[in-house]
Amino acid sequence: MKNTLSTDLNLLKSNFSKYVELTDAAWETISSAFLSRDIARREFVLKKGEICRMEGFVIEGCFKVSTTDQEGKESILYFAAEDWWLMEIDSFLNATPSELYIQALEDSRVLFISKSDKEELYTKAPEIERLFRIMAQTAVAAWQRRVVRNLNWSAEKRYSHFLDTYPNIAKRVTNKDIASYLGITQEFVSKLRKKRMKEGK
Amino acid sequence: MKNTLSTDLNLLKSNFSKYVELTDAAWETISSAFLSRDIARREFVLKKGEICRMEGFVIEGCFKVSTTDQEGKESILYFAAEDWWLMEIDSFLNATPSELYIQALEDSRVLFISKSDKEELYTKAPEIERLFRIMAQTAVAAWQRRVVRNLNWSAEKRYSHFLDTYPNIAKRVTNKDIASYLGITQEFVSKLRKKRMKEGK
DNA sequence: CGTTGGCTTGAGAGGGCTCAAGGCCAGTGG
DNA sequence: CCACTGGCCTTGAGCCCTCTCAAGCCAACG
Repeated sequence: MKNTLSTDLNLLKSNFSKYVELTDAAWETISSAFLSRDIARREFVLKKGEICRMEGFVIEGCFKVSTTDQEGKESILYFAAEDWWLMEIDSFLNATPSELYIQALEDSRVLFISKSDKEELYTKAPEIERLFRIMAQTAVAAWQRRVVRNLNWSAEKRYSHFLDTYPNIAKRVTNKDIASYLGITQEFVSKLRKKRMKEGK
Repeated sequence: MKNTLSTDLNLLKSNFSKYVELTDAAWETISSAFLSRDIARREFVLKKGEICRMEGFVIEGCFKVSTTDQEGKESILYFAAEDWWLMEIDSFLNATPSELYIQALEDSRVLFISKSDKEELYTKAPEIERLFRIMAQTAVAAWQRRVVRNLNWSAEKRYSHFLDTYPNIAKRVTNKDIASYLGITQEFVSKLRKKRMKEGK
């Protein structure tokens, strides 16, 4: 919780620059629409059933984006640490009740933009529309790859892939949450972990 | 293979209208960039490793969009019948080799747009950027729901959900392809089907 | 009419689950 | 500051869902 707003915005700017190049004018317009907010560990940014009216970009900390079924079993869609986006796209886009929970796993800081401000940005600067179009298309490709992994990879392979791909996340979240992300039980994660140890980490 | 180009375009127009309202001028610009093409059963529109330079909208027929792992095991990402889009978003967006195959399961007709024409549309009409932004965001939400189903639903539940949700597709494709879509074996689909019969359809 | 591919069925195996118990640590209230 | 509580992690036993392998049947096709 030590950085200034301007350093926070730099992180956001460099995230955008992965997708499009923004003019200074466009960046001014965009950046002024974001507000910084601190979120305490365990606090919910969004709960199932609520209408999502904000999108957030994580500056510091870590979140989980999850849902639950009728029996209360949790599935984690993704973890969002620094440089990730927090959004419930469906609820935000269509103003329908959210299917998802968004909860802080650590004390965190997030740059938020409201739905109305974002709509305004779309009309003010066509680059924004382009930016979010490309971000969404990139996300679709990523979700497709996730589906393929879940379709034909074993739990062990998914677990290894997770550790290899997100070592930085794996260190910070509980095994139980990793299990919910992978679609397996906490107990089985524990056994997979033990097996990895034996095989020389 | 009996409709005229203009009826084909009407189907495309009404697909777009699910996402945004287009002015007549924008629609003129867009529609003129699409070309109709017939595809024979079993023909590949795209193969793994190729660069994807076209996006297609299915007017008639049915396709599967799939990938294979090292051992040659196939995973089907989705089926695309009438009123669906055919795209390898990652390869199209970034001009990288495709991870996916796109193959016709029936004799089909598709409206194609080339990458360069689409890029041109983005600059010509801002509504197009908006249209594809919303389409992509809607797709992200749909892929997320798919992931949740694969994370904590049993094969039986996924199979029933598929039959209930896409009865029109289920009738037209092989059990083997349904299995690849659901991430289970062909043999097990056969057993699930038998079980459903016994339980009174 | 032989071949190929899809569908079915069965036997056996295994990956991953459920349930239950115990240890450990962090947070909380007295 | 300590006892208590609840949540997380581990481990084991037993089980079930789903897979693999193998065989046989049938329709489509060259």
